[in-house]
Amino acid sequence: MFAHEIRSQIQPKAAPIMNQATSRRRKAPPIDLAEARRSGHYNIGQAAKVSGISAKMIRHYESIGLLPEAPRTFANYRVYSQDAIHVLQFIKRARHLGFSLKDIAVLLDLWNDQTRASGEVKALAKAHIDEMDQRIRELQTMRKTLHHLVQNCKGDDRPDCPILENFSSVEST
Amino acid sequence: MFAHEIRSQIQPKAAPIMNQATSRRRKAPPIDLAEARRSGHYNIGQAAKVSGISAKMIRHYESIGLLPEAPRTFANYRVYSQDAIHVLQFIKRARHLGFSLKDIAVLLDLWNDQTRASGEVKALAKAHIDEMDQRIRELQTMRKTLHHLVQNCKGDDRPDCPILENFSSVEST
DNA sequence: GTTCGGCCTTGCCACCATCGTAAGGTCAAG
DNA sequence: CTTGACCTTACGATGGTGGCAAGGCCGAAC
Repeated sequence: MFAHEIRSQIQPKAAPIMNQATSRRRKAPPIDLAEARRSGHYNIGQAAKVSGISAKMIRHYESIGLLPEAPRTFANYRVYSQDAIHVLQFIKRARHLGFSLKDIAVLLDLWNDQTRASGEVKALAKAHIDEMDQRIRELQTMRKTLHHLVQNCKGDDRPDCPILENFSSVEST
Repeated sequence: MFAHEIRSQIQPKAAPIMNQATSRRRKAPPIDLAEARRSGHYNIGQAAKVSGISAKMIRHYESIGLLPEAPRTFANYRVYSQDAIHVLQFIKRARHLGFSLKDIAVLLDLWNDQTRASGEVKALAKAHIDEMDQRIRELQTMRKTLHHLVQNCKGDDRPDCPILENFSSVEST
């Protein structure tokens, strides 16, 4: 019933592009909704609220194999255990730091791997920082250039505009 | 039977979302390729080379109405005049500064409008700078947080990892 | 027991900008 | 006439999210 208990058995079932991280698990039999609630489980809407990930995206993450397939009630509703919520929150926080879903798939694998080397995680994080640095630099370069142009533009009612001039010929850079 | 034969009559054919900026222009009759070359015109591959925009994207820009429909040879090849090349270069430079295609559509309109007020251009550019600043700030915030976590992670062979711990619970932030 | 509002399900489309690929037509040189 | 480079259109994928539609399920009020 709990995600990671079941998660352990099977094979790749038609491997999604993602390394399907945590997602190997046998299809659990349907569950009674009321009972599930009693035992502290959530349906997708509640899971969305407490995790901060929209129901839409939770389904999407499942469909791409980032999340294991959630167990279902008899009425086919998805059911989320506390552990599953925990995973959602993990994803939320990693996304908040800008990690891609692909990176997060790896991070989830590492998270679940008790024998992981923290060096692996650190390397991934560092690489991500480098990417962000790169992006920041690009943006700053653009910003700087554009700011320069803006400062030379009077911004009045007349048509003369160094910004457009710059776009239309290299010379006035 | 040929798409472009049919294409020729119609009107603004289901106005693209873009304000189709510079793209109001009547469909010119087909042209002879050799002659076009003699008069300093380019086909799409050459236009791509001199503008730095791939042929693929030139076609795409045309399809979304950012560019006017290029005149064609009898064999249906697109033909680009020096002016058209100029426009492509304009787009290239604006993209280089991070303007969206939507913004560029507006900029092209302004560029072509001899009565424009430079204030309009300036405002657009400023707004873009603000967006970039916003994005830079976001990235820097993420970067900072992650960098902090990375520094606290030993990165050795052991599993203990403040980064993953942070993702799995709020407390260790 | 029916009805109603709210939630769930799936599935498809849109966004943005770009790249890839496939199947076919055209050009110019050998 | 063939070859190879170029052109044409058309479709799909990428990443991450939002929107909408049509239909099923739940629980509570009536």
